[in-house]
Amino acid sequence: MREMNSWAILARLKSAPSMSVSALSAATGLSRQAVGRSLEGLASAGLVQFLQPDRTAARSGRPAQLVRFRAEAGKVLGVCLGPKEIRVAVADLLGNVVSSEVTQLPANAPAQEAVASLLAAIETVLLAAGSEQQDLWWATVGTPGIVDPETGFIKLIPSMTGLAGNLLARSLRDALTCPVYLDNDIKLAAQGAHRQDAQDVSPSLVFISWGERVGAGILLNGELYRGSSNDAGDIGFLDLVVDTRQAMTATAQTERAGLGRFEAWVGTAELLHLARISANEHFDSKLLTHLKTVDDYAAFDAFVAAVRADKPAALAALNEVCRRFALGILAVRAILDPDLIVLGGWMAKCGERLIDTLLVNLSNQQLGAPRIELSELDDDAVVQGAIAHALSELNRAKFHRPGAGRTPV
Amino acid sequence: MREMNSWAILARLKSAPSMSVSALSAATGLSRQAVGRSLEGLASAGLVQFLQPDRTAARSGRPAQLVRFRAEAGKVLGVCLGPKEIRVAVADLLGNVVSSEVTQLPANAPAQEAVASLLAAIETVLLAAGSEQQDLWWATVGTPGIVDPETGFIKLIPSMTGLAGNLLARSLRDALTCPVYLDNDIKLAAQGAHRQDAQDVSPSLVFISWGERVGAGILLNGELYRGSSNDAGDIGFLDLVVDTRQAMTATAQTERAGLGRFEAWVGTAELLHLARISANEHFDSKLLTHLKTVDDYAAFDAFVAAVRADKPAALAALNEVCRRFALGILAVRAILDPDLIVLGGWMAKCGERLIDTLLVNLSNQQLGAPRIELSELDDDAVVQGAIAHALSELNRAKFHRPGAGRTPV
DNA sequence: TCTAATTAGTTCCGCACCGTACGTAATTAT
DNA sequence: ATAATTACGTACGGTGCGGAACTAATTAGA
Repeated sequence: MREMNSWAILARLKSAPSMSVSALSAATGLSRQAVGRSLEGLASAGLVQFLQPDRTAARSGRPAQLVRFRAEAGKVLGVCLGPKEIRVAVADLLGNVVSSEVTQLPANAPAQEAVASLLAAIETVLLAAGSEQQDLWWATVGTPGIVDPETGFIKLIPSMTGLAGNLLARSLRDALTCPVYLDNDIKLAAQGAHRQDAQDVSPSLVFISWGERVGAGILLNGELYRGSSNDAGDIGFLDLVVDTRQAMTATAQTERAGLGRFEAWVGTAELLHLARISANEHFDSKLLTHLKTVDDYAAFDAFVAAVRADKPAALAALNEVCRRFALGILAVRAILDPDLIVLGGWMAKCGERLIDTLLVNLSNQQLGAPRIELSELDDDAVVQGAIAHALSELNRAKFHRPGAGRTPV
Repeated sequence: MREMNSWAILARLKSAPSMSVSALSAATGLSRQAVGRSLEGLASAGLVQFLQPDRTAARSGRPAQLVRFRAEAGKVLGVCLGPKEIRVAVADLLGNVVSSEVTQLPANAPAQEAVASLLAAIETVLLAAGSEQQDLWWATVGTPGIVDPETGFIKLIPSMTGLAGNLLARSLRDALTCPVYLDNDIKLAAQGAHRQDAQDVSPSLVFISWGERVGAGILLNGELYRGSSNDAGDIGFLDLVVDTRQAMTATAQTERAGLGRFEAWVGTAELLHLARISANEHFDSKLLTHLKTVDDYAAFDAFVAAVRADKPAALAALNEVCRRFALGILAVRAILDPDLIVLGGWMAKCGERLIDTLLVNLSNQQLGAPRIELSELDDDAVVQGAIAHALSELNRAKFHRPGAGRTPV
């Protein structure tokens, strides 16, 4: 009961650098004394701090005693562990990143090495943040693949097969004293996108990662929605009946990479394929050369550059892939009708042009087009999401006693 | 605070015909005294009733005083207002239907007449239930079309154009003293399906009505999900890239009826169309004659009969339409990953064969097929859903003080 | 038949907490 | 200086929970 009030007070306090007790009382609807009592408890727990009255306010009457949320009272760790790089960040209780690091991983690094790098990176970041390990209150790790969030067991992780199983969770739990939580990277990125968006304004949000693969994270009422087999948002496996000409391309891709049908049809691999054809047709030999680089990353960067330079060959390929992708967005729109769709992943590098092209291809649909935005977090989407998740879990753990579902009061 | 406890006690009490105070105390985790105090209040509000101890229990010790939820303390009204008929039911606070009625409507009856019939039906049903109008605590009405549930304003209702606007809500609110709530029929049916399914076992459920049109109601965590523009589940407007041959049929239908692309492609109109072709190809002239009836209802019934009689012509058409519909189900599966999909609408009359055929057509997909069941409620799905909705709204209204979002305790 | 055991209900009290009322402290305005 | 203003602090009554001890109603067994 006190807990609930404390929670409400903290929630209010977090959104301002400091507030007076009276202001809190007015904002929460509680009496001043109740607020005072709760604050006492919070202060002794180190979560809030009383400040000297602010003389500069220049209002008549006794100056208010200000109280501040001590964001520095604890730290959370956000991690994104991908096949190419490891991103680690330490944030305070308001989600402000205190220190962060990006570590490159050699191609096809063995799992043991990746884990070792991660642990080293965590140590470095903690040091840079001036924090000890026991200052960490929560750690959330995002990684591509299918993760059981209850246990941290990685069921399937094609891009880093060695990490399948318990290795990562066990290593982290051995190394850290705080709770360690593992989840799918896209699901976490969705929570990061929510945070980025003007707080609480979008009760339903779908984050779609559009790269070689396509996946979505779904947030409803600000809560991650997982689905019955922790599989919701797996739109890479949509099956849109493709017409015969396109079917061949797509089928070939599917066989090659084990992708879902939709992602094989709209993913960056298919896009590059289309772009090469288009470059050929447009006699854009310079672009074609770039696109034929062995390194897919480089080829894609060349494509993005061409789009930004308004090269017709690139724009044609972009339009075709957007025409297809629009059907996926439409499916999300028809089924979920979200307030906002946020696009992330490699394709987001194409910039606003991507949104525009998508909207054009959605405009002839019977349903109204949804709001679509680009992810602003870019590569940090997952780390930010991990931090957002960690904070919300902390909240739940500290104040919600999740066990019974019902509060005995 | 007492309210929360009372709510928990009632929730427990509803799931058993009667319970002892001690058993309730154990079940809720509250102390016996707290339970007793809450029960006192509930009893004086007429919501529970103390019973004579049950001697037959034959356990040693003092016999427990039993307490029972007084389901008869209030009534709710569930209504389904369709273009062909009006279904009305009065149920007690446990959702048991006390009396119900079905009134046929003449084809193209004017709105005024439909409303008058409805009011008359309500009077009849109340009389049959032995209830007065003031015994009604809540009325929920389902109707096809787009309804603003906040106000009860009907924005669009193609099958009964005269009902667009405030007429229905106003008439009912004039006639009844209890809160009157209007909503889309399919959204309500979804809530009915949830109730039918072993209580609380499916936190996420999608009810798909498959008839001439196709629409879905989405229940997540037992709550109806509406989407940002009250439009979630509008899967009739899915756009699956159809191959050229099929595209022609589908496009023709779309133009003709203003349907969404998906429903034009899988709806009963298209099904009958396919069935006629198939009957022709199979030289099934008897079926063909039946299918050519002017009355779509009769034609469809003939089709269902043919399916149940294993006629190859009918099965071929069914299979084709299931092949297409499976892609829609797949989209729902990929995006929402629901625990259960319940099929209702005309197509449900095809029986288990429908499910089987769908599952066959889903089996070659990369994602695991979801659980699919037929709606058992049949024509009563909407009325049952309306009752379910009314009860849950009552719960919320009595115990949850929805206003502030935050409880000041 | 009478007593012990068993299970429930009841009463009383302490505790935690909230909110109202009123008194005190620290400013600014005149 | 004094009034006005604003905020803090303390005291008190009320609500409501849970624990402890007591009373009530029944069965098992001597």
